[in-house]
Amino acid sequence: MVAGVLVIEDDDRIRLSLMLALEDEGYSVRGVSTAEDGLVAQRAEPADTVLVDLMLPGVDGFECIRQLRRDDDVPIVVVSARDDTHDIVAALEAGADDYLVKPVAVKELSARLRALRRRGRAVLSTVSTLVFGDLEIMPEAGEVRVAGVPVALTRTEFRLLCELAEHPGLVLSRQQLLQRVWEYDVGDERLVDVHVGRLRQKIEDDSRAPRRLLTVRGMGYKLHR
Amino acid sequence: MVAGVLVIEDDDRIRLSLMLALEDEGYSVRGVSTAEDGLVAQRAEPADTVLVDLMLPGVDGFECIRQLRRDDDVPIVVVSARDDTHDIVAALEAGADDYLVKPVAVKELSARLRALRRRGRAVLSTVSTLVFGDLEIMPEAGEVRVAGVPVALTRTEFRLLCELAEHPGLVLSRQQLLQRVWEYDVGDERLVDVHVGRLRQKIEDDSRAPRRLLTVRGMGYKLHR
DNA sequence: CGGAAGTATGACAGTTCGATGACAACGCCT
DNA sequence: AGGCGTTGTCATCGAACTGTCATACTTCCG
Repeated sequence: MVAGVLVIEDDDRIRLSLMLALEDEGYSVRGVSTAEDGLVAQRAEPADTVLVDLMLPGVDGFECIRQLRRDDDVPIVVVSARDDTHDIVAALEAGADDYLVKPVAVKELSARLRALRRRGRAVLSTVSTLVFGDLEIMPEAGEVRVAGVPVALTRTEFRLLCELAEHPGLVLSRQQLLQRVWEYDVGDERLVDVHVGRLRQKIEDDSRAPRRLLTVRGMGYKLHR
Repeated sequence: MVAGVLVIEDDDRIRLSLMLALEDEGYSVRGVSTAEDGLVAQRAEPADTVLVDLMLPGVDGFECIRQLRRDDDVPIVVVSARDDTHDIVAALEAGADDYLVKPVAVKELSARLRALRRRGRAVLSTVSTLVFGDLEIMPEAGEVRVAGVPVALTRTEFRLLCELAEHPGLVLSRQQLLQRVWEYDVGDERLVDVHVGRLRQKIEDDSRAPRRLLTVRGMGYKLHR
């Protein structure tokens, strides 16, 4: 299948020239002029990549990005006239993967699209939230929720949980955890047990019968998907 | 789980200011001034993300990117003074994930790093599976399933099964198994029998009529494909 | 058929391993 | 200084695992 790109841009001239240029590069392209149409189009027939302008009539680009992101893990590239750090940061935080300032060099745009595509479409966990059943981990926000309810973790507990969450389903040995969470080269492995115990009391319904943070005897611990 | 960044930049002033800025943003940072050092550092202790300048003494940035990419799937961000489409395209084609033109806004850099990490995360969770009919073995996950149902194995049983599974259909002698699973040079070969028996009770439907873990009289055991 | 060699298995005691509560040390804030 | 939350160490308990052995079973072959 040919790579499909959706262009969301209200200026007809720019939209058409972008579309033509991308077609020349071998992409299959669709274009719409409003965020609303873009969302509908993407939902109806998902493109591999979405190009979106920030200044759109009605629903603006930022909101458009958030909505796209909610549905899908599709790579989103912002193409905007505004060369302002605030806008760039805001767009990336909203969920965009790249940001280009107009006028764009088509060759560069194409190369960036390829780079994004190479990174691959993620399968799960679209947002920067790691989800394990009703356990949500927001590494950037430093927040953890169980069944929607925020849970207060200490720094060590949080880092331990993140480390486990970054390798869902994988067993991590006590040594590995010591190295990554504590940056110890050596150390008493029992230390890990203690913190796992404390973490369990906070994130498990019944710490006697853990359902998420599992012990693999003789090997280590893992976080169940 | 502190995000680790490796900065490869020959200009001391720029490198240090980048490092300081990133540290302020909460990253754990290392810096080197040549591509060679960068490659060594990354191989020794992989960072989560690599920042690299294009104009480096000796091995240049493009080559550095290619070499990093050969080893690893780490996100690579180019930070360069050159604002030239050819360079941008070449860097991305070489394997970079993003390209920023100096001087960079730290907030933007930080946001782009987060965007990259967010996208990269899904790649981490690959768990390999060895499949023998309805027997699934996930070595890194420390998990074994029979007909989709997880089965609890002890460490010895698990290692024994993995050893057999790594040589599908091959007969392994008791001596070989003792050496590889128990790291005994000598030992009572009957020990293997006992553990094979225990393993069978867990993974065979009828341990009297094994269908997967077969005895080869006079030779040893093998796992049937 | 009968014996020998090879294999399976149940029971048992010693050992290892993990969970946990208690506690002291530390840093942080007021 | 005093209070508070956090952290690392330790001792202990109980459960799980391991290796050994004795015994029972199978297979092979004369």
